Amino acid sequence: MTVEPPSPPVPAPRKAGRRTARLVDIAEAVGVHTSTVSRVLNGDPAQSVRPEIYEKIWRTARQQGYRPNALARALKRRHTGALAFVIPLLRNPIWVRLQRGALQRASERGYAVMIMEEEEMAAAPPASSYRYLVDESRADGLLLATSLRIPSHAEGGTSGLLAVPHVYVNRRGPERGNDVVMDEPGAVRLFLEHVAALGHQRVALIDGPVEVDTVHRRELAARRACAARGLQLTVLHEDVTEEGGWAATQRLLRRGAGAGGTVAGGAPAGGGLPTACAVGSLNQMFGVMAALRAVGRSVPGDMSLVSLDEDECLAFLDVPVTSVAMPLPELGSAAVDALIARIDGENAPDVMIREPMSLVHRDSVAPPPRS
Amino acid sequence: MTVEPPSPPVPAPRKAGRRTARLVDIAEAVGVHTSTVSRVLNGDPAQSVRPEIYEKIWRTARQQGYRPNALARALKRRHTGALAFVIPLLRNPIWVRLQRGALQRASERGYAVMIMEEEEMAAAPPASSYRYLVDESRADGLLLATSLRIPSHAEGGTSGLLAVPHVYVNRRGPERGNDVVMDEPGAVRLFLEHVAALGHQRVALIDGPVEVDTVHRRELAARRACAARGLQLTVLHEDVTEEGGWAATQRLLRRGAGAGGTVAGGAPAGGGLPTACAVGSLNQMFGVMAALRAVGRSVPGDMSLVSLDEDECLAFLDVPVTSVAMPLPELGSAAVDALIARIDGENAPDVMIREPMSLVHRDSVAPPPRS
DNA sequence: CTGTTAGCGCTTTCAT
DNA sequence: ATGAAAGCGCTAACAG
Repeated sequence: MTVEPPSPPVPAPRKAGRRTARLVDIAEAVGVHTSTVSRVLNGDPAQSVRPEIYEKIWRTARQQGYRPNALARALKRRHTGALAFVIPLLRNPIWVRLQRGALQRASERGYAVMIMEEEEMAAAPPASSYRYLVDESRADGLLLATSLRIPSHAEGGTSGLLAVPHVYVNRRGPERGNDVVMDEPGAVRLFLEHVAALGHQRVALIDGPVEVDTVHRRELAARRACAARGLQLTVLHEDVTEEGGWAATQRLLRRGAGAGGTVAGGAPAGGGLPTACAVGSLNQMFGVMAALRAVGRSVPGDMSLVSLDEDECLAFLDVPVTSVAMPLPELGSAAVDALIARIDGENAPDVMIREPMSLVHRDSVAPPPRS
Repeated sequence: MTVEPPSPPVPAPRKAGRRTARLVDIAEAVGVHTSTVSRVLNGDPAQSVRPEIYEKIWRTARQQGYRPNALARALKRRHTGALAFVIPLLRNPIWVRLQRGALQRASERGYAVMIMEEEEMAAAPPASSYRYLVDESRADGLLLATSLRIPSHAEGGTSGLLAVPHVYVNRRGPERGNDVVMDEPGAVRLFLEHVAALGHQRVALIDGPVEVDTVHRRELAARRACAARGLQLTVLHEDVTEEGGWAATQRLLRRGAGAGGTVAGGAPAGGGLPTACAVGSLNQMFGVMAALRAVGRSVPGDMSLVSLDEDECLAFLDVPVTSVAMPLPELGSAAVDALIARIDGENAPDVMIREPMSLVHRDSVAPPPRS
């Protein structure tokens, strides 16, 4: 869907819609004015109606199968009852959980959700790419679950125009104040504390490209926490795919073999390979495990592994993988609430979802090998 | 979202919408009537306009950032430009691919897609549960990608009312004529031919519950093809989860151990365990592999395995798994086309997507063990 | 208690 | 070549 200024010649409709009972139909049937019917059916608390009329209206409405025309109503009320949800359609199951949380909450709050797939390589921040949906009254607000960070200045010029209700989900947007994210630092710490307690000294983080906001935040958190604990950290960025995980692992191993790559954080490159590694996504995890297997490194014997995506399938792999379970449905649900608040003109803050988050212990973590 | 006859007291909107340039605004600015502006902007082929006016209209429209109000337009045209897509939000990545194909095509054809999650245990066929979306003018038609089969008589009574444009995606609906499905028999045959050529005589199919339409069709196809080829077939139905795959495998092994379960197809229960198995979903596949591993059966040494869901991660498992890649994006895209045809009142037939379908050869299939 | 009156913003004959 | 007028179906003051 392009964002051409005015509307390009639309593909023209073909067939007239079928007729559903209208307000006036039931008004006629009952013998009252449409406004009366409207009031009754909407449960207008202000006025009261003669019980017999009230009864009769409901009865015929029901029997005629009356359904209010959402279009007409929305046009009048200036409120569509729909939210647009912009998502990157990745294979990664986290989006499904997020989506479910959001859908569920939206429907509880009386909103429908329309889904848009993220545009390939948007130069502009999503809020400005999709605001047309609100401008055209297709939706009341935007749920932006795209993943790439965007230089904050990019939005600067248009920010005045950006009075469109929107919320960035699982990422921070270019402006503060409209973000709903999870506690990525907390997740990283869960991993770090777990392996540090077991005696690991050198750890790694394999994750997606830095342009992805969650990745960025996890890396920062890892840097900080490792510095504080005196752990040596290596960070590898690759695509969020199996191949990416494979490639990252190869780089990691090669580096450990003495090639002396850059050790992130500027820590002295001594001491050999990391003995524990967190992996940012399920897809990458498959690649990581395959790469380790290929060179005969055992998990968790030689390398402890923790997935930062939880998924049931992890329990069934050849080595069941420990993971951090993130509050994804809660994130989706909170995002919807945050957006609705903004639509209602409330002045709401950024939100960070911390609970429930937990380490799912399986078999991929053990003390470091004694060297 | 419930399907209460008329509308329950809606949570009332709060804030007036912000103002976007309207048709009349630009009409005033240019000094012409709104109808003229409308004609120009919609590229009305009938009338022609003075070039200078034409120019000026477009210019001010652009500069005022005019966006037609979709609500008003839809109300007038009796055509919303939206499709409702009802899906079961499963972890299974096939839905993501299907969704992508559908979204993509819909946007090409000028439609937006609103997503609804499938209701838990719908007693009624989805077409009747969701027709309110069309009745309320929220959408022009229904894409029903729910998975459960429904006794065809269930729709009988209401079928007259069911003049709502709809299409069942990846399943057959209760009435014929509105289905868009893939060639499940073809997929099953791909598996069967492959393993039969390698010399396997006893095969199994582990899949979801029979209530799932694709499962039902695969089972039928498998029965037929095995009978024709003289193969012995065992069919196991379990949940579409890792646990389900695990449970099915255990049942399979136990049976082979002499417990003498029912061999599907009524074939004589001779000859021991199957040596090749197709698994209906990725999630189950994880469970199947874990269960085989747990009892020390090797893949493909003791058992050849084929996944009927293709996913990149299969290439990275401890034993890379051969699979059948189904035309999922094509299915989504075809479904959208089929639905739009029905919205346009065209008289379109059921469609079956056959291409592209292929066997992705990896390492989980080998000749049967010599016994 | 209920009917009247105005539209929401746009499209579309029908005149001119 | 353009304007006038009439709504789409519903809601929301404001009368009575």
